[in-house]
Amino acid sequence: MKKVKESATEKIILEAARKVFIDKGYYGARMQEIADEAGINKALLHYYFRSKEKLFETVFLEAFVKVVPSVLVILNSDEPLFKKIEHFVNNYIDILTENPFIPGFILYELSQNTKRISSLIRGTGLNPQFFIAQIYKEIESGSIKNCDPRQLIIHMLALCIFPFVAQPILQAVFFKNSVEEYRQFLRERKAEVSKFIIASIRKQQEEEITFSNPIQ
Amino acid sequence: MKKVKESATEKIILEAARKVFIDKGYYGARMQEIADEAGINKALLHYYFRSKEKLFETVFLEAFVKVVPSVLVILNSDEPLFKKIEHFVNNYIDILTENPFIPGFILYELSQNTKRISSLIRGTGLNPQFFIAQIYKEIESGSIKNCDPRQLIIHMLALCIFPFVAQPILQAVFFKNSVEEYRQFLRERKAEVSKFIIASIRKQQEEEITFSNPIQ
DNA sequence: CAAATTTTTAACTATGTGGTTAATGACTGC
DNA sequence: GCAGTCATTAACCACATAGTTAAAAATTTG
Repeated sequence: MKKVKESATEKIILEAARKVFIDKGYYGARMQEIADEAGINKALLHYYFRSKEKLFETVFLEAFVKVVPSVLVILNSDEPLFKKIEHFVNNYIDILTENPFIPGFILYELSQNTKRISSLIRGTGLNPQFFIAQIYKEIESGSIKNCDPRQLIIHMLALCIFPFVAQPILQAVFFKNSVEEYRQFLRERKAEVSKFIIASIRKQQEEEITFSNPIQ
Repeated sequence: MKKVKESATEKIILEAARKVFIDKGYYGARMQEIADEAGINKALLHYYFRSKEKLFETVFLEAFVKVVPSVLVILNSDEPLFKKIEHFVNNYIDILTENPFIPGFILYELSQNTKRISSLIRGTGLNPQFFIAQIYKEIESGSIKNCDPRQLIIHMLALCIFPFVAQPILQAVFFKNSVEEYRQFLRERKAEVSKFIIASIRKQQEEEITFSNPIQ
Protein backbone atom coordinates (compact mmCIF):
# COMPACT_ATOMS: atom_id res chain seq x y z
CA MET A 1 0.00 0.00 0.00
CA LYS A 2 1.09 3.56 -0.66
CA LYS A 3 1.74 5.80 2.29
CA VAL A 4 0.23 9.27 2.45
CA LYS A 5 3.58 10.90 3.09
CA GLU A 6 5.76 10.65 0.02
CA SER A 7 8.98 8.71 0.41
CA ALA A 8 12.43 9.94 -0.54
CA THR A 9 12.39 7.70 -3.60
CA GLU A 10 9.14 9.21 -4.70
CA LYS A 11 10.67 12.67 -4.55
CA ILE A 12 13.72 11.53 -6.50
CA ILE A 13 11.47 10.06 -9.16
CA LEU A 14 9.39 13.20 -9.44
CA GLU A 15 12.49 15.34 -9.75
CA ALA A 16 13.90 13.15 -12.50
CA ALA A 17 10.56 12.91 -14.25
CA ARG A 18 10.14 16.67 -14.19
CA LYS A 19 13.52 17.11 -15.79
CA VAL A 20 12.93 14.59 -18.55
CA PHE A 21 9.32 15.54 -19.27
CA ILE A 22 10.19 19.22 -19.48
CA ASP A 23 13.12 18.46 -21.70
CA LYS A 24 11.48 15.97 -24.02
CA GLY A 25 7.75 16.38 -23.62
CA TYR A 26 5.35 13.55 -22.89
CA TYR A 27 5.95 11.54 -26.06
CA GLY A 28 9.66 12.22 -26.21
CA ALA A 29 10.23 11.16 -22.61
CA ARG A 30 11.25 7.56 -21.94
CA MET A 31 10.48 5.76 -18.72
CA GLN A 32 13.95 4.22 -18.87
CA GLU A 33 15.54 7.64 -19.14
CA ILE A 34 13.60 8.85 -16.12
CA ALA A 35 14.71 5.79 -14.18
CA ASP A 36 18.33 6.34 -15.19
CA GLU A 37 18.11 10.01 -14.28
CA ALA A 38 16.77 9.00 -10.88
CA GLY A 39 19.34 6.22 -10.54
CA ILE A 40 16.76 3.54 -9.82
CA ASN A 41 15.09 0.59 -11.45
CA LYS A 42 12.42 1.30 -14.01
CA ALA A 43 9.91 -0.92 -12.23
CA LEU A 44 9.94 1.51 -9.35
CA LEU A 45 8.34 4.15 -11.52
CA HIS A 46 5.37 1.87 -11.97
CA TYR A 47 5.47 0.80 -8.36
CA TYR A 48 5.00 4.40 -7.24
CA PHE A 49 3.05 5.93 -10.10
CA ARG A 50 1.45 2.98 -11.93
CA SER A 51 1.82 4.40 -15.46
CA LYS A 52 3.64 6.95 -17.55
CA GLU A 53 0.46 8.93 -17.86
CA LYS A 54 -0.15 9.06 -14.10
CA LEU A 55 3.44 10.10 -13.50
CA PHE A 56 3.15 12.81 -16.10
CA GLU A 57 -0.10 14.04 -14.62
CA THR A 58 1.58 14.48 -11.25
CA VAL A 59 4.55 16.31 -12.71
CA PHE A 60 2.36 18.57 -14.79
CA LEU A 61 0.13 19.54 -11.92
CA GLU A 62 3.09 20.37 -9.72
CA ALA A 63 4.51 22.63 -12.44
CA PHE A 64 1.20 24.31 -13.02
CA VAL A 65 0.64 25.02 -9.36
CA LYS A 66 4.14 26.40 -9.04
CA VAL A 67 3.69 29.00 -11.74
CA VAL A 68 0.06 29.99 -11.96
CA PRO A 69 -1.57 30.57 -8.59
CA SER A 70 1.31 32.42 -6.93
CA VAL A 71 0.95 35.12 -9.47
CA LEU A 72 -2.79 35.14 -9.27
CA VAL A 73 -2.62 36.27 -5.69
CA ILE A 74 -1.01 39.49 -6.81
CA LEU A 75 -3.67 40.24 -9.39
CA ASN A 76 -6.35 39.83 -6.75
CA SER A 77 -4.65 41.95 -4.13
CA ASP A 78 -5.92 45.49 -3.47
CA GLU A 79 -2.79 47.38 -4.43
CA PRO A 80 -3.23 50.41 -6.71
CA LEU A 81 -3.00 49.50 -10.40
CA PHE A 82 0.44 50.78 -11.35
CA LYS A 83 2.06 49.31 -8.25
CA LYS A 84 0.26 46.06 -8.91
CA ILE A 85 1.50 45.88 -12.48
CA GLU A 86 5.07 46.39 -11.33
CA HIS A 87 4.61 43.86 -8.59
CA PHE A 88 3.09 41.34 -10.98
CA VAL A 89 5.71 41.71 -13.68
CA ASN A 90 8.58 41.53 -11.21
CA ASN A 91 7.28 38.47 -9.47
CA TYR A 92 6.27 36.66 -12.62
CA ILE A 93 9.57 37.14 -14.38
CA ASP A 94 11.35 36.06 -11.20
CA ILE A 95 9.33 32.88 -10.90
CA LEU A 96 9.79 32.09 -14.56
CA THR A 97 13.51 32.71 -14.35
CA GLU A 98 13.64 30.00 -11.71
CA ASN A 99 11.43 27.70 -13.79
CA PRO A 100 12.17 28.79 -17.35
CA PHE A 101 10.88 25.68 -19.08
CA ILE A 102 7.56 25.47 -17.33
CA PRO A 103 5.59 27.95 -19.46
CA GLY A 104 6.43 26.15 -22.69
CA PHE A 105 5.68 22.87 -21.02
CA ILE A 106 2.28 24.03 -19.81
CA LEU A 107 1.28 25.72 -23.04
CA TYR A 108 2.24 22.72 -25.14
CA GLU A 109 0.56 20.10 -23.02
CA LEU A 110 -2.48 22.29 -22.71
CA SER A 111 -2.75 22.68 -26.46
CA GLN A 112 -2.59 18.89 -26.76
CA ASN A 113 -5.17 18.21 -24.14
CA THR A 114 -7.70 20.99 -24.13
CA LYS A 115 -10.02 18.95 -21.96
CA ARG A 116 -7.73 19.32 -19.00
CA ILE A 117 -7.90 23.09 -19.12
CA SER A 118 -11.32 23.52 -17.65
CA SER A 119 -10.65 21.25 -14.70
CA LEU A 120 -7.35 23.03 -14.06
CA ILE A 121 -9.01 26.40 -14.12
CA ARG A 122 -11.64 25.25 -11.72
CA GLY A 123 -9.08 23.66 -9.41
CA THR A 124 -6.80 26.68 -9.15
CA GLY A 125 -9.48 29.34 -9.04
CA LEU A 126 -8.28 31.18 -12.10
CA ASN A 127 -10.61 34.12 -12.36
CA PRO A 128 -9.63 37.55 -13.60
CA GLN A 129 -12.89 39.28 -12.71
CA PHE A 130 -11.50 41.21 -9.78
CA PHE A 131 -8.58 42.56 -11.75
CA ILE A 132 -10.81 43.38 -14.71
CA ALA A 133 -13.09 45.37 -12.42
CA GLN A 134 -10.11 47.29 -11.08
CA ILE A 135 -9.04 48.23 -14.59
CA TYR A 136 -12.53 49.50 -15.36
CA LYS A 137 -12.46 51.63 -12.25
CA GLU A 138 -9.15 53.18 -13.28
CA ILE A 139 -10.52 53.92 -16.73
CA GLU A 140 -13.57 55.62 -15.27
CA SER A 141 -11.54 57.60 -12.79
CA GLY A 142 -9.46 58.85 -15.72
CA SER A 143 -6.06 57.62 -14.59
CA ILE A 144 -5.58 55.29 -17.55
CA LYS A 145 -6.74 55.35 -21.14
CA ASN A 146 -9.78 53.47 -22.28
CA CYS A 147 -9.14 49.89 -23.35
CA ASP A 148 -10.44 46.36 -23.22
CA PRO A 149 -9.10 45.01 -19.91
CA ARG A 150 -8.66 41.59 -21.45
CA GLN A 151 -6.34 43.06 -24.04
CA LEU A 152 -4.32 44.71 -21.31
CA ILE A 153 -4.07 41.54 -19.25
CA ILE A 154 -2.96 39.57 -22.29
CA HIS A 155 -0.39 42.25 -23.07
CA MET A 156 0.98 41.75 -19.58
CA LEU A 157 1.05 37.98 -19.83
CA ALA A 158 2.59 38.06 -23.29
CA LEU A 159 5.39 40.43 -22.31
CA CYS A 160 6.28 38.29 -19.30
CA ILE A 161 5.88 34.77 -20.66
CA PHE A 162 6.95 35.00 -24.28
CA PRO A 163 10.68 35.52 -23.65
CA PHE A 164 10.72 32.16 -21.87
CA VAL A 165 8.66 30.26 -24.39
CA ALA A 166 10.78 31.58 -27.24
CA GLN A 167 14.09 31.51 -25.43
CA PRO A 168 15.99 29.27 -27.87
CA ILE A 169 15.29 31.33 -30.95
CA LEU A 170 15.56 34.71 -29.25
CA GLN A 171 18.83 33.73 -27.66
CA ALA A 172 20.19 32.66 -31.02
CA VAL A 173 19.01 35.70 -32.98
CA PHE A 174 19.69 38.48 -30.49
CA PHE A 175 22.29 37.17 -28.06
CA LYS A 176 24.79 35.07 -30.02
CA ASN A 177 23.46 32.07 -28.15
CA SER A 178 24.97 33.29 -24.90
CA VAL A 179 23.00 32.07 -21.90
CA GLU A 180 24.62 34.68 -19.68
CA GLU A 181 23.68 37.54 -21.99
CA TYR A 182 20.15 36.25 -22.09
CA ARG A 183 19.94 36.07 -18.31
CA GLN A 184 21.16 39.65 -18.11
CA PHE A 185 18.55 40.62 -20.66
CA LEU A 186 15.82 39.05 -18.55
CA ARG A 187 16.98 40.89 -15.44
CA GLU A 188 16.77 44.20 -17.27
CA ARG A 189 13.46 43.18 -18.75
CA LYS A 190 11.69 43.24 -15.40
CA ALA A 191 11.99 47.02 -15.13
CA GLU A 192 11.60 47.47 -18.87
CA VAL A 193 8.23 45.71 -19.10
CA SER A 194 6.46 47.53 -16.26
CA LYS A 195 7.66 50.86 -17.61
CA PHE A 196 6.57 49.89 -21.08
CA ILE A 197 3.08 48.97 -19.95
CA ILE A 198 2.52 51.89 -17.63
CA ALA A 199 3.86 54.43 -20.11
CA SER A 200 1.36 53.12 -22.61
CA ILE A 201 -1.78 53.12 -20.52
CA ARG A 202 -1.22 56.18 -18.35
CA LYS A 203 -3.45 58.98 -19.44
CA GLN A 204 -1.92 62.36 -20.29
CA GLN A 205 -3.84 65.25 -18.80
CA GLU A 206 -4.02 67.35 -21.97
CA GLU A 207 -5.51 64.87 -24.41
CA GLU A 208 -8.05 62.10 -24.17
CA ILE A 209 -6.96 59.39 -26.54
CA THR A 210 -9.62 56.73 -26.86
CA PHE A 211 -8.77 53.21 -27.77
CA SER A 212 -11.13 51.51 -30.16
CA ASN A 213 -13.97 49.34 -28.99
CA PRO A 214 -13.76 49.01 -25.23
CA ILE A 215 -16.05 46.07 -24.61
CA GLN A 216 -19.50 45.22 -25.79
CA MET B 1 15.07 8.58 -59.24
CA LYS B 2 13.24 11.52 -57.77
CA LYS B 3 12.00 14.17 -60.13
CA VAL B 4 12.68 17.83 -59.48
CA LYS B 5 9.03 18.77 -59.73
CA GLU B 6 7.10 17.33 -56.82
CA SER B 7 4.42 14.82 -57.67
CA ALA B 8 0.82 14.95 -56.50
CA THR B 9 1.52 12.17 -54.04
CA GLU B 10 4.36 14.14 -52.58
CA LYS B 11 2.05 17.06 -51.96
CA ILE B 12 -0.55 14.83 -50.36
CA ILE B 13 2.08 13.37 -48.09
CA LEU B 14 3.37 16.79 -47.07
CA GLU B 15 -0.13 18.00 -46.33
CA ALA B 16 -0.84 14.98 -44.15
CA ALA B 17 2.55 15.17 -42.47
CA ARG B 18 2.07 18.82 -41.69
CA LYS B 19 -1.23 18.11 -40.06
CA VAL B 20 0.05 15.24 -37.93
CA PHE B 21 3.37 16.83 -36.96
CA ILE B 22 1.71 20.07 -35.94
CA ASP B 23 -0.87 18.17 -33.97
CA LYS B 24 1.40 15.70 -32.23
CA GLY B 25 4.93 17.05 -32.53
CA TYR B 26 7.88 15.10 -33.85
CA TYR B 27 7.94 12.38 -31.22
CA GLY B 28 4.19 12.09 -30.96
CA ALA B 29 3.69 11.74 -34.70
CA ARG B 30 3.48 8.24 -36.20
CA MET B 31 4.47 7.44 -39.74
CA GLN B 32 1.47 5.12 -39.98
CA GLU B 33 -0.86 7.93 -38.94
CA ILE B 34 0.61 10.19 -41.58
CA ALA B 35 0.15 7.47 -44.19
CA ASP B 36 -3.45 6.92 -43.11
CA GLU B 37 -4.13 10.64 -43.16
CA ALA B 38 -2.75 10.76 -46.70
CA GLY B 39 -4.60 7.60 -47.67
CA ILE B 40 -1.51 5.83 -48.96
CA ASN B 41 0.85 3.05 -48.03
CA LYS B 42 3.40 3.79 -45.36
CA ALA B 43 6.28 2.69 -47.56
CA LEU B 44 5.57 5.63 -49.83
CA LEU B 45 6.60 8.00 -47.09
CA HIS B 46 10.04 6.45 -47.15
CA TYR B 47 10.03 6.23 -50.91
CA TYR B 48 9.58 9.98 -51.20
CA PHE B 49 11.25 11.26 -48.04
CA ARG B 50 13.56 8.46 -46.91
CA SER B 51 13.04 8.90 -43.17
CA LYS B 52 10.78 10.42 -40.56
CA GLU B 53 13.44 12.97 -39.76
CA LYS B 54 13.81 14.10 -43.39
CA LEU B 55 10.05 14.36 -43.76
CA PHE B 56 9.85 16.38 -40.59
CA GLU B 57 12.59 18.73 -41.72
CA THR B 58 10.70 19.45 -44.90
CA VAL B 59 7.48 20.13 -43.04
CA PHE B 60 9.18 22.25 -40.42
CA LEU B 61 11.03 24.41 -42.91
CA GLU B 62 7.89 24.97 -44.93
CA ALA B 63 6.07 26.10 -41.81
CA PHE B 64 8.95 28.27 -40.71
CA VAL B 65 9.26 29.97 -44.05
CA LYS B 66 5.56 30.62 -44.13
CA VAL B 67 5.59 32.56 -40.88
CA VAL B 68 9.00 34.12 -40.40
CA PRO B 69 10.64 35.65 -43.47
CA SER B 70 7.56 37.32 -44.92
CA VAL B 71 7.38 39.43 -41.86
CA LEU B 72 11.08 40.12 -41.84
CA VAL B 73 10.73 41.95 -45.11
CA ILE B 74 8.60 44.53 -43.37
CA LEU B 75 11.14 45.09 -40.63
CA ASN B 76 13.81 45.67 -43.25
CA SER B 77 11.77 48.07 -45.37
CA ASP B 78 12.44 51.81 -45.18
CA GLU B 79 9.08 52.93 -43.88
CA PRO B 80 9.08 55.38 -40.96
CA LEU B 81 9.08 53.64 -37.60
CA PHE B 82 5.50 54.12 -36.44
CA LYS B 83 4.04 53.17 -39.82
CA LYS B 84 6.34 50.19 -39.89
CA ILE B 85 5.20 48.99 -36.48
CA GLU B 86 1.57 49.21 -37.54
CA HIS B 87 2.36 47.47 -40.79
CA PHE B 88 4.29 44.74 -39.00
CA VAL B 89 1.68 44.07 -36.35
CA ASN B 90 -1.16 44.01 -38.85
CA ASN B 91 0.58 41.67 -41.22
CA TYR B 92 1.90 39.37 -38.57
CA ILE B 93 -1.41 38.90 -36.79
CA ASP B 94 -3.02 38.28 -40.17
CA ILE B 95 -0.50 35.64 -41.13
CA LEU B 96 -0.77 33.97 -37.75
CA THR B 97 -4.55 34.01 -37.92
CA GLU B 98 -4.25 31.98 -41.11
CA ASN B 99 -1.65 29.67 -39.55
CA PRO B 100 -2.55 29.70 -35.88
CA PHE B 101 -0.75 26.52 -34.90
CA ILE B 102 2.58 27.21 -36.53
CA PRO B 103 4.08 29.39 -33.80
CA GLY B 104 3.44 26.78 -31.14
CA PHE B 105 4.79 24.11 -33.44
CA ILE B 106 8.01 25.99 -34.12
CA LEU B 107 8.60 27.00 -30.53
CA TYR B 108 7.88 23.53 -29.22
CA GLU B 109 10.15 21.73 -31.62
CA LEU B 110 12.82 24.33 -31.05
CA SER B 111 12.69 23.81 -27.31
CA GLN B 112 12.82 20.03 -27.71
CA ASN B 113 15.71 19.84 -30.06
CA THR B 114 17.43 23.20 -30.15
CA LYS B 115 20.63 21.96 -31.78
CA ARG B 116 19.18 20.19 -34.76
CA ILE B 117 16.51 22.75 -35.49
CA SER B 118 18.69 25.84 -35.19
CA SER B 119 20.94 24.51 -37.93
CA LEU B 120 17.83 24.23 -40.07
CA ILE B 121 16.93 27.83 -39.37
CA ARG B 122 20.37 29.21 -39.97
CA GLY B 123 19.83 28.98 -43.70
CA THR B 124 16.87 31.36 -43.64
CA GLY B 125 18.85 34.55 -42.95
CA LEU B 126 17.33 36.00 -39.80
CA ASN B 127 18.99 39.33 -39.07
CA PRO B 128 17.45 42.24 -37.18
CA GLN B 129 20.40 44.65 -37.55
CA PHE B 130 18.70 47.01 -39.97
CA PHE B 131 15.66 47.43 -37.77
CA ILE B 132 17.81 47.85 -34.68
CA ALA B 133 19.71 50.63 -36.42
CA GLN B 134 16.46 52.35 -37.33
CA ILE B 135 15.33 52.31 -33.71
CA TYR B 136 18.60 53.87 -32.62
CA LYS B 137 18.14 56.64 -35.14
CA GLU B 138 14.67 57.39 -33.86
CA ILE B 139 15.97 57.51 -30.31
CA GLU B 140 18.70 59.94 -31.30
CA SER B 141 16.35 62.11 -33.28
CA GLY B 142 14.16 62.34 -30.18
CA SER B 143 10.96 60.90 -31.62
CA ILE B 144 10.89 57.92 -29.28
CA LYS B 145 12.08 57.31 -25.76
CA ASN B 146 15.40 55.70 -25.05
CA CYS B 147 15.32 51.92 -24.84
CA ASP B 148 17.15 48.75 -25.75
CA PRO B 149 15.98 48.01 -29.31
CA ARG B 150 16.06 44.30 -28.61
CA GLN B 151 13.59 44.77 -25.77
CA LEU B 152 11.30 46.68 -28.07
CA ILE B 153 11.47 44.05 -30.81
CA ILE B 154 10.74 41.31 -28.32
CA HIS B 155 7.81 43.34 -26.98
CA MET B 156 6.45 43.44 -30.52
CA LEU B 157 6.95 39.74 -31.13
CA ALA B 158 5.50 38.81 -27.76
CA LEU B 159 2.35 40.89 -28.23
CA CYS B 160 1.73 39.37 -31.67
CA ILE B 161 2.69 35.74 -31.13
CA PHE B 162 1.64 34.99 -27.58
CA PRO B 163 -2.13 35.05 -28.17
CA PHE B 164 -1.68 32.20 -30.63
CA VAL B 165 0.67 30.13 -28.55
CA ALA B 166 -1.60 30.45 -25.53
CA GLN B 167 -4.88 30.33 -27.39
CA PRO B 168 -6.43 27.34 -25.57
CA ILE B 169 -5.98 28.71 -22.10
CA LEU B 170 -6.77 32.32 -22.97
CA GLN B 171 -9.87 31.26 -24.81
CA ALA B 172 -11.02 29.29 -21.80
CA VAL B 173 -10.25 31.94 -19.20
CA PHE B 174 -11.38 35.07 -21.02
CA PHE B 175 -13.79 33.98 -23.73
CA LYS B 176 -15.94 31.17 -22.33
CA ASN B 177 -14.22 28.89 -24.82
CA SER B 178 -15.92 30.57 -27.73
CA VAL B 179 -13.82 30.33 -30.90
CA GLU B 180 -15.81 33.11 -32.49
CA GLU B 181 -15.29 35.49 -29.59
CA TYR B 182 -11.60 34.74 -29.70
CA ARG B 183 -11.42 35.46 -33.43
CA GLN B 184 -13.16 38.75 -32.84
CA PHE B 185 -10.71 39.51 -30.07
CA LEU B 186 -7.78 38.88 -32.43
CA ARG B 187 -9.26 41.18 -35.05
CA GLU B 188 -9.52 43.97 -32.50
CA ARG B 189 -6.09 43.15 -31.23
CA LYS B 190 -4.40 44.23 -34.44
CA ALA B 191 -5.28 47.89 -33.86
CA GLU B 192 -4.89 47.53 -30.12
CA VAL B 193 -1.31 46.28 -30.21
CA SER B 194 0.14 48.94 -32.51
CA LYS B 195 -1.53 51.66 -30.47
CA PHE B 196 -0.25 50.09 -27.28
CA ILE B 197 3.32 49.99 -28.53
CA ILE B 198 3.40 53.42 -30.11
CA ALA B 199 1.74 55.09 -27.13
CA SER B 200 4.42 53.63 -24.96
CA ILE B 201 7.52 54.56 -26.95
CA ARG B 202 6.45 57.95 -28.37
CA LYS B 203 8.26 60.73 -26.63
CA GLN B 204 6.23 63.51 -25.05
CA GLN B 205 7.64 66.95 -25.81
CA GLU B 206 7.52 68.28 -22.26
CA GLU B 207 9.43 65.56 -20.43
CA GLU B 208 12.35 63.35 -21.26
CA ILE B 209 11.75 60.06 -19.59
CA THR B 210 14.79 57.83 -19.89
CA PHE B 211 14.52 54.08 -19.83
CA SER B 212 17.17 52.27 -17.88
CA ASN B 213 20.27 50.85 -19.49
CA PRO B 214 20.07 51.38 -23.23
CA ILE B 215 22.78 49.07 -24.50
CA GLN B 216 26.35 48.58 -23.55
C1' DC C 1 2.23 -3.11 -78.02
C1' DA C 2 6.12 -4.53 -75.42
C1' DA C 3 10.11 -3.37 -72.80
C1' DA C 4 11.75 -0.43 -69.34
C1' DT C 5 10.96 2.51 -65.66
C1' DT C 6 8.46 4.51 -61.97
C1' DT C 7 4.94 4.21 -58.38
C1' DT C 8 2.50 1.59 -55.01
C1' DT C 9 1.55 -2.20 -52.04
C1' DA C 10 1.52 -6.08 -48.46
C1' DA C 11 4.31 -8.53 -45.67
C1' DC C 12 8.17 -8.50 -42.98
C1' DT C 13 12.15 -7.21 -39.67
C1' DA C 14 14.65 -5.26 -35.97
C1' DT C 15 14.35 -2.55 -32.34
C1' DG C 16 12.56 0.27 -28.66
C1' DT C 17 8.90 0.92 -25.42
C1' DG C 18 5.57 0.73 -21.46
C1' DG C 19 4.44 -2.39 -18.41
C1' DT C 20 4.68 -7.04 -15.55
C1' DT C 21 6.46 -10.55 -12.56
C1' DA C 22 8.72 -13.24 -9.43
C1' DA C 23 12.46 -13.29 -6.64
C1' DT C 24 15.57 -10.73 -3.42
C1' DG C 25 16.85 -7.25 -0.08
C1' DA C 26 15.66 -4.12 3.54
C1' DC C 27 12.86 -2.65 7.40
C1' DT C 28 9.53 -2.89 11.35
C1' DG C 29 7.15 -4.42 15.23
C1' DC C 30 6.93 -7.88 18.52
C1' DG D 1 15.91 -12.46 15.91
C1' DC D 2 12.18 -13.57 13.26
C1' DA D 3 7.67 -13.14 10.78
C1' DG D 4 5.61 -10.13 7.89
C1' DT D 5 5.48 -6.17 5.17
C1' DC D 6 7.53 -2.81 2.12
C1' DA D 7 11.11 -1.48 -1.33
C1' DT D 8 13.94 -2.73 -5.11
C1' DT D 9 15.74 -5.40 -8.80
C1' DA D 10 16.69 -8.24 -13.16
C1' DA D 11 14.57 -10.60 -16.50
C1' DC D 12 10.89 -10.79 -19.21
C1' DC D 13 6.58 -9.83 -22.35
C1' DA D 14 3.51 -7.98 -25.63
C1' DC D 15 3.17 -4.66 -28.67
C1' DA D 16 4.02 -0.54 -31.44
C1' DT D 17 7.09 1.65 -34.44
C1' DA D 18 10.52 3.21 -38.14
C1' DG D 19 12.27 1.30 -41.76
C1' DT D 20 13.03 -2.65 -45.62
C1' DT D 21 12.01 -5.67 -49.36
C1' DA D 22 10.32 -7.94 -53.13
C1' DA D 23 6.67 -8.22 -55.99
C1' DA D 24 2.66 -6.11 -58.37
C1' DA D 25 0.53 -2.25 -60.69
C1' DA D 26 0.76 1.75 -63.33
C1' DT D 27 3.09 4.69 -66.41
C1' DT D 28 6.37 5.98 -69.86
C1' DT D 29 9.01 5.25 -73.94
C1' DG D 30 10.77 3.31 -78.19
